[in-house]
Amino acid sequence: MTLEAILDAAMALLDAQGAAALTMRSVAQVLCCKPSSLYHHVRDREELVTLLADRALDVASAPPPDTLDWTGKAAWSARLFRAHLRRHPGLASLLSGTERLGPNSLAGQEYALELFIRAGLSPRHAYAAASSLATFIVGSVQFNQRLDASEADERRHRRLLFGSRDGSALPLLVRHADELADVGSDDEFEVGLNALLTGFRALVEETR
Amino acid sequence: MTLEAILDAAMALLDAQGAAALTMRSVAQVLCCKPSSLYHHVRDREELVTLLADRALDVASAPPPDTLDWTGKAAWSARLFRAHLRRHPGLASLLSGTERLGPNSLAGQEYALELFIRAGLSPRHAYAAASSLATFIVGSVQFNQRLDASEADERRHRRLLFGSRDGSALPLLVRHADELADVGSDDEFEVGLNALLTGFRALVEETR
DNA sequence: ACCTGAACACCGTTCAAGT
DNA sequence: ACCTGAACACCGTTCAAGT
Repeated sequence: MTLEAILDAAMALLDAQGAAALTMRSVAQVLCCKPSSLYHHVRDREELVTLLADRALDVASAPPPDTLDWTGKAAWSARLFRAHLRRHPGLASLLSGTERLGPNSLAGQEYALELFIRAGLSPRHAYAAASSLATFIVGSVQFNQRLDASEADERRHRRLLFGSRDGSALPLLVRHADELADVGSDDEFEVGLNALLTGFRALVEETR
Repeated sequence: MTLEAILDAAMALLDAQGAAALTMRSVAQVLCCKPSSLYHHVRDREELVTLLADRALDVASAPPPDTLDWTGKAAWSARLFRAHLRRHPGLASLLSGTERLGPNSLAGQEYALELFIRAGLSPRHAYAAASSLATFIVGSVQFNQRLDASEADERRHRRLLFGSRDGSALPLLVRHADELADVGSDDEFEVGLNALLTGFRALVEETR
């Protein structure tokens, strides 16, 4: 019984049953041991989650193609990260609660720092830009997890909800109900990502 | 015993003891009743949280000064929203799990839609822009909640952590450790907010 | 209609006891 | 050193019983 094995079991549980099923007792059951055994390898449930969260970020191994400029590379990596988070539902909610100072998180920060500093941002601005980009990526996945689960149902639901509101209190939501119900999390993500990168580009030019 | 009273008690608990203390049993205790009584007014704990989350968003009552242009107004409202979330720790984490389709959420969406459509965005783009802005605000508060709790300690902690890493693996983080440890959540928020709004401005010009 | 008591099936965590 | 059994103090939720 190693820490590795515990994290493997926890990750399997997270992928198969979601974040709520990730309990000390269920992890122990997967490993055919007692919950109390886990406390010899891990201080807390919180420590387990922190370790798992960082380990699950092992995705940086795919650098963007060198033909892209720096905003292209940032967009490429951001989309890759988002796809990874969506492939492991529940991971995003784990990340938002932890400290994110493990080796994989730090490697990701270093990578973003290099990209943004090379592009012309000051270290402080580069760090703030990288942080806000990460916040946006994780946040957008976490906030839309439910909506994405059953997309067709969700669209119909929102169309109905928007359309049925009081047209005098919410004129725009009601008038454009059909159109707005179709705006999915992909659209939201692309608009936000694009806006952020456009803003970073402007910040670089301002800095010069 | 009304639904109002239940939500009041829950809000008091949330402000006083944080999101983890918001249990059916503790709410009942505040109200001097038994936990089972709550289920006559609320289907679930989840329903209680959803209702509470929307009710806690009752903040839109302060419209930005009319002297500002549309990005100025958006920034003003975004900062107001963020300040509100930081005044009620635990609220951000409540928001990220719920559906956010209650009356106050919808009113906020309508307000943002009007601002962005007036500025020249299509309804779809306006909706996506508003959503990503909301995602960024809530996300940045939630992600930095721990860090902000003890700012001085946190700075020292991060400086030490950044500085003590392997300089060959993380050259930039190590080299700029002192400077980067000082970048707080305010800086991160302002950089991200500014970038988003710059991006939205560019999207408007592109649309024309 | 609303509240209660009591129970059920869960949690995380601790700690003395075993090996 | 590591695992276990048993316990403690919690959860959310249900439901027959009271009023």
